[in-house]
Parts: sequence; C-alpha cells; structure tokens
Amino acid sequence: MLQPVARDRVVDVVRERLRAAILAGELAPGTRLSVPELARHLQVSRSPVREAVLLLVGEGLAVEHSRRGVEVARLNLSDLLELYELRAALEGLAAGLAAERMTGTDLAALRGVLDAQGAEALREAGRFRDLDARFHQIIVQTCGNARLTRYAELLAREMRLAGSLLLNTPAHLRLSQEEHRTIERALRQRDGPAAEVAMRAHLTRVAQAVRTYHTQR
Amino acid sequence: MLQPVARDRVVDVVRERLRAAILAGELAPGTRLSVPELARHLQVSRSPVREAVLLLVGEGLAVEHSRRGVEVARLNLSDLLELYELRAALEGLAAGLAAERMTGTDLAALRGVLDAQGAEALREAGRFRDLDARFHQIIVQTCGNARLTRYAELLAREMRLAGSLLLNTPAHLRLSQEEHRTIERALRQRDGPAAEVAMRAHLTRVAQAVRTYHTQR
DNA sequence: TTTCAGCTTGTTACATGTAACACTCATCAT
DNA sequence: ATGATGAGTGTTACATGTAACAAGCTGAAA
Repeated sequence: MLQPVARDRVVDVVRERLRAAILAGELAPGTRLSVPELARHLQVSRSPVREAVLLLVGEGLAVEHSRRGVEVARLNLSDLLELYELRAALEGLAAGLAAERMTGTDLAALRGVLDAQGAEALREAGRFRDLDARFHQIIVQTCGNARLTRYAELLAREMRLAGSLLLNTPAHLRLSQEEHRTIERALRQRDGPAAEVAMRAHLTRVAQAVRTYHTQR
Repeated sequence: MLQPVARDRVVDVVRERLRAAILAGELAPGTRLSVPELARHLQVSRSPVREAVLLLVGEGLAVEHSRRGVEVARLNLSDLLELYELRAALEGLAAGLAAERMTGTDLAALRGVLDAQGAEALREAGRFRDLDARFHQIIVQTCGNARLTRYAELLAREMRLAGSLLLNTPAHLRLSQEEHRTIERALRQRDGPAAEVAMRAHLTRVAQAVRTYHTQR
C-alpha cells in the first residue's frame, strides 16, 4: 500500500523555513514579519507567506498587532516562568502516561540521548540543548495523548524564544542531565507516578533556578 | 485616554460567526467547510473566509486534509477522554493558582454561577451546561497564567464538539454541581492544593463516567 | 523649539483571477 | 458484474490587484 504522495505545499515549506529561522535566531524576537518582503525573499507570492505567518502566530512564535503587522514574539521573564509552569503540568502528565506505554525502542532512544549528552560532555551548549529538547520530545511523543503531545511541543518550542534568559552554564546543564537520568530510570521501571513526579520536579526546579538567577542579578 | 478604535476586521467577524455556528451545532461535525460556498453565504470574498477557516483549524474545531479541504472536527470517545485528561491537568493547575489570586469579585461571580445553577435546577440541560462552562472559565481566567487560560479555553470549547458523547442526565449534572461546590469552597478558603485536587478529581471522575457509560453500552 | 498638516512609502486586508487538483458519475471494455 | 477511462464540477492553492491604513518625514506656522 503506497502512501499518498502529498507534495509539500508552498505554505508548508514557507512555514518550516520561517520557523527554523526564528528558532535559529536569524529572525530575532521583535523583528517585523513583513509579508511582501518575505515573499520577495522567498520568491513566492504573498498568499502562502501570509498564511504561514498567521500559522506562526497560532503557534505562539509571533504576535499579531491588528492592522499593524506581525512580529516575532518577545519573551520576558514572566513569560518564561509561565511556560515552565505549564510544561511542568503537561510533561508531568506525559511522563506518567509514557511510563506505561514506552516500547523498548523508545527507551533505547532515550538512553541514546543521555549517552550522547555524556559523550558530548558540556562542550557545546547548543548541541546539548538540542539533546535536551529531544529527550523531552521522545517522552511527550510516546504518551499516547495526541493533543498533549502537540501542546507540549508548542510550549517547548516557544520557550526557545527566551534566548538569553535560559540558563546555559555547565552547572545547570549537568544538574538537568542528572534529573533526566532520574526520569529515565522511572520510565524504564515503568513507574508512572515516579516519572510524573520526577518530571514535574525537574521543570519546576529549572523554573526556580531561572527565577532566582534573573531576579537577584 | 481613548482606546484605539480598532474596527473589527472581516476575518474576525467571520471567525466568530463560524465558531458560533459550529458550537451551536449548525455546522455539524464532519461538515465540509467550503471556502467559496461560505464566502457566498456570508457575502464576503474568499480571502477572509479562508483565513478564518484556518484559524478554526488552529483552534482544533476543524481539521484540514491537505488539498482536500477542511471539515468540522469529529470527536470520538478516545478524543473526548484525551480532552478530559488534559483538562484535568491544566485546570487542576489553574485552580491551584486561582486560589491565591481570586478577588472578591471573582468569588462572587463563581457563587453567582452556582446559585444560578441551583435556581435553574435541572430544567434545561443546555443552560445548565453554559453555567458549567462559565464556572470553569472563571477559574482559568483568574489563574494568572495567560497561556494556561488560553489553552484551557481551547480545550473546553473543543470538547463541546463531542455532542452526544457528553453526559447530560440529571444525575450526572447534579454530581458535577456538587463537585463544583467543593471546588468553590476550597477557592474561597484560599486552599490552593485542595482546589487543585478537587478540580482534578472532578474532571477525572467525569472522564471515568463517560468511559464506563459508553463502553458498557 | 514645538506642532501639525501634508506628502511619501510600505503594509495590511480584502478582492479576484486561475492552474492544478480531487471527487463524481457516466461510459465502455473486459 | 467489474474495473478502467474520461468528462464535468467544484475546490484548493497560489498569484496578483488595490483601497484603506499606519508610520515616518518634511516644512511651514505658531
């Protein structure tokens, strides 16, 4: 049985490109997303660009000012704390559910991420963050609740807009990795409640670290 | 200081109209949302209709089939259970936060809803459901986490698409009302943890009721 | 200097044109 | 009957036209 081909639509390509550009920081928070300009750059007409931009607004990566255009979302400290608060609830739930549903493949993938992080040591913060994101993604993708997966991924992505508000010091990364190991252990033992608690504790602890770091300074 | 006027854009009007029509059941789940047809009916051009339809997809009220149009979302039992599971986590968090932030006005509004439900008795299920929705809405709107508010409202709305899967018998409504009272009490006493637990228990209990009702039958 | 009308520029929001596509149904060969 | 084929219809996806609008600038009046 062949899959229907479904060639990518222009709007999908544009959406991916814009998303990638935003998350890579090429389109920094606050940058105006001018539809005609983007259309010129991407060599397509304005229609699919307009749609793609509106989709980004729906994803929380951009904000719309009625009749005055769209700009890349700017996150302040309280936005970031909001996001952690939400992620703690959602991913806690996801981890609890995932504990019961994870396949051997999933567990191996999780293990792979942790090992890669170990090997990577703390050489490059960017790569480390990617693995961190992958760790969380695997869990929310195996939780079995499609909407939960979707929202958790949206929140995790949106969070990347916080840029310099995120903590990248070796000490913080190491601690996170430690907590990830605890979560992975609970998942491996199929202990749902423990996984849930560990995940929630992890994210609330990070939130707390962010808060104290940025308010005492 | 005057507010900027910000006349409604056509796309906003259309979005509201379509949303209302879907939630009222005038556009039943599964109905195709043909952009040209809707544009003709609403006497506007296709552009704002197309945008509005895509926004509804983003809200979860409609689903898109690439190159084959959009239709009003159809929810089955497992979708509904997913939604309850998510709402339990999100609104549990919201209730816990709201306990600390509710103003006297908010508490009075909550009380008002409960009283109105009492007066309404169980005469009309539709009206009763509206008050039920309002109860939950007040709480998520006072939680202080804007994103949490937004997602919780989206989920509550989406749930209304489940139509006949929802339980409307007097016994169920009465039990829900009872649980609402418990939640309200915890909020009034500013007991965050109790409010959180009560809210989560309420929604998981309803989910359980829905599950058993529709699987044993 | 301050302020404000008027011009300029670029955009948004909406309208409309159209090629490619997806469905239906009838027709025809097997 | 069954399945392939092609016409016909309506749609999506993309392109483009344009009025109303927002923001910035300039220069004249206060």
